[in-house]
Amino acid sequence: MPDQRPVDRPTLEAVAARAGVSRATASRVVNGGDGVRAHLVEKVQVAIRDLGYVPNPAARTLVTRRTGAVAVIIPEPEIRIFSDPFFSRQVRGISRELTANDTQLVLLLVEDRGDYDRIERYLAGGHVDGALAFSLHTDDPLPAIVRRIGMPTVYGGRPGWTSGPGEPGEPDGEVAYVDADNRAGAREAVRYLLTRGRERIAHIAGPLDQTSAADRLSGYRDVLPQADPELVAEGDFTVAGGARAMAELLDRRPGIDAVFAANDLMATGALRVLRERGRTVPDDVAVVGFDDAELVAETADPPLTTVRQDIEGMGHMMAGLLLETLGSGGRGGRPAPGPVITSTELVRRVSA
Amino acid sequence: MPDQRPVDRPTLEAVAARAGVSRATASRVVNGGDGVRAHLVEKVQVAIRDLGYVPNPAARTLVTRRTGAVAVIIPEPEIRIFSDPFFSRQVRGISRELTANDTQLVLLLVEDRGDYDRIERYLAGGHVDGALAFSLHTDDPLPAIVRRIGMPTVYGGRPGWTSGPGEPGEPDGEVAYVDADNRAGAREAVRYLLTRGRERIAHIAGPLDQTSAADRLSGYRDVLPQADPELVAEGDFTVAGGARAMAELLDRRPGIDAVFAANDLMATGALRVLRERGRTVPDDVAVVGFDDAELVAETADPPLTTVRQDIEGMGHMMAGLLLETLGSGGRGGRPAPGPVITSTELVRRVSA
DNA sequence: TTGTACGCGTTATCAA
DNA sequence: TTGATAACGCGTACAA
Repeated sequence: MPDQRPVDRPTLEAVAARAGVSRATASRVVNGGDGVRAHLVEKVQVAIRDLGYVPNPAARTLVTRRTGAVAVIIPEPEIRIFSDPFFSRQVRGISRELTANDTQLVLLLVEDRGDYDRIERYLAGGHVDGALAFSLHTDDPLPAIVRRIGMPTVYGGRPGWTSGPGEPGEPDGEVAYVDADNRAGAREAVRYLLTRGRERIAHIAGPLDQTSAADRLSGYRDVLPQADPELVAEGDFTVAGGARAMAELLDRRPGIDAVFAANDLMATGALRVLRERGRTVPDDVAVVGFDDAELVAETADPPLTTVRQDIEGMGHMMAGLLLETLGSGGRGGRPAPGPVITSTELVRRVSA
Repeated sequence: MPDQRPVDRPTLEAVAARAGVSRATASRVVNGGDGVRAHLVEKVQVAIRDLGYVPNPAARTLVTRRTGAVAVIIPEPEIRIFSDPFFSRQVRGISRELTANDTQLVLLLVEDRGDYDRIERYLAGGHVDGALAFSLHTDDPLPAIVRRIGMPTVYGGRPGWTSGPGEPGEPDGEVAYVDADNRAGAREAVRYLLTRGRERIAHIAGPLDQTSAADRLSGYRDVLPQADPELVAEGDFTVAGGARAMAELLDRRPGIDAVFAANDLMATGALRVLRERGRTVPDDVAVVGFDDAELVAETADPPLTTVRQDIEGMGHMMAGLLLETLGSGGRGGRPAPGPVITSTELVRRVSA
């Protein structure tokens, strides 16, 4: 039985033959056509169209040592708890930027720590030129991996081992990450509540082993350094966690007249508990969230006043940063650009 | 200046040399080690570990003509409107199955129709072995593309050009897709409302150019063939659309005592309008949704009775189906397995 | 400006 | 069972 291959694709060789040039010239045309006479460029291009030629990426990668692909690493547990819209939107921003630069997005979801072996093999295998990684906890094994194999990486959200901007400690000049200015955003939220005449302002924090949660708490404390510690409860970024924290706070300090929640989901949980306990919002208690999450902040009852961060924009910048690093010549290229901090914006709705 | 390459990775050649065998033998060991004497296998494996050898995927792809990667194609507009959790969860299911089979997931987000040129070039370029595609509208250009270039593809959701199961028309034996049994799920929802004594049951449909919406409407009509046409309003799968549709329905037929919405988001919108108009749920009007969407159905007020579909499972099956097709020998392999329809389940909560 | 020829790292064929 | 060796498709010194 003859080898029944599926419609053998035309090679560069075939293009060259049809155009009556050498393969080298054909290759030059495919890659921009610099230094090739115009009429030859023309000829080759015609041949390419006629044959429907598309370069073989494997062959190209083999010689250039570049894959034109980037890994996006997302820890599974997060995508569930943190709730999806956040990642979806950030990935959207990443995708746009990568597409614009003809780079592919390889999605790596990490289920549990055992998966990191697989991730390491994959990254070490040279399938991708760089990586984008998300929301690392302090003890995440990924940073060690990418450092060991020298994979250019940009983080989404400040990694736990770095010191926050404005915090004392070693500066994080060398690690590339993109994050919203969580601390300043939190300050703005709390200050806003003060200007509205609120006097007993509580905070529902996120899980404090995530820097976003820690930084928002820091912002709260920046404005209210003397605040009663009992006015802070730790949640887990979920609706249920927010409800639990709100209940705790009301039990401890019934006189609360405002709550700043570290994200919109928890704010929603707080709203429910407040309603159940007969408090009106915003009259009795004002509520401010964080994120301006799609389908959550606007449709909450009442609609949430919240701190918006430009999630898509952050994704965009992450990809941009990585491509920049890669562009300058791969692995050992220039040192990664430092962190990028994007600003936040208070969105006033009804809840505060 | 000498070529300052970044820590040249060990090649198979190096492994062979270190183990004192030929490259061919080393290769055999890397790929399972069949037909190699045990003590040589051992030697090679040691060499692999010592050197930290990882196969070069580009070189491998070049000769095997297999990439070990699969494209997941998601239309951008959908991911926004249909709301994220749906895709996130399905992608999670896909990812699990692919990972288990050592296959990579390349994410292709489609912004607008102009992007299909890029998609076609990408698929034709041989970057991936197969594709998974979502929620096609009737006029989507993707099917023509994948057919033209012979890319094995499995669809998520029944494609528009096929006839639904149970519908008359050409059977869709040849096209591979995975879908929930939308029609049967809708029937169950409506029948349930009947058993609860409801007599004027309205339906808020999704955009009818999507088969999921059309099939759910069909299910509604299966049970209520004589229903007043004014009891059906078309929404767009968003909260706002559901609210609009609910308002319309109440204007047209104030006596409605139940609503079956084609998804949970629209059901949420309906709940809001019902509350605004002084109707209690479920006493005055019972409401049933569809999807059992995370963070939506359970946290709705009141919690939604809804039709659950196993979204992750569907993703899992999509990937499984595709891998099966690929496994049997690539492009021209065996004809794609027919559609897979997963069952749904009514989840009773408070709203009906 | 164009062409020749070599190398990228693997797998697969064929002898031994 | 093992080992040479020929592809795989492309980029790029180097020579012309």
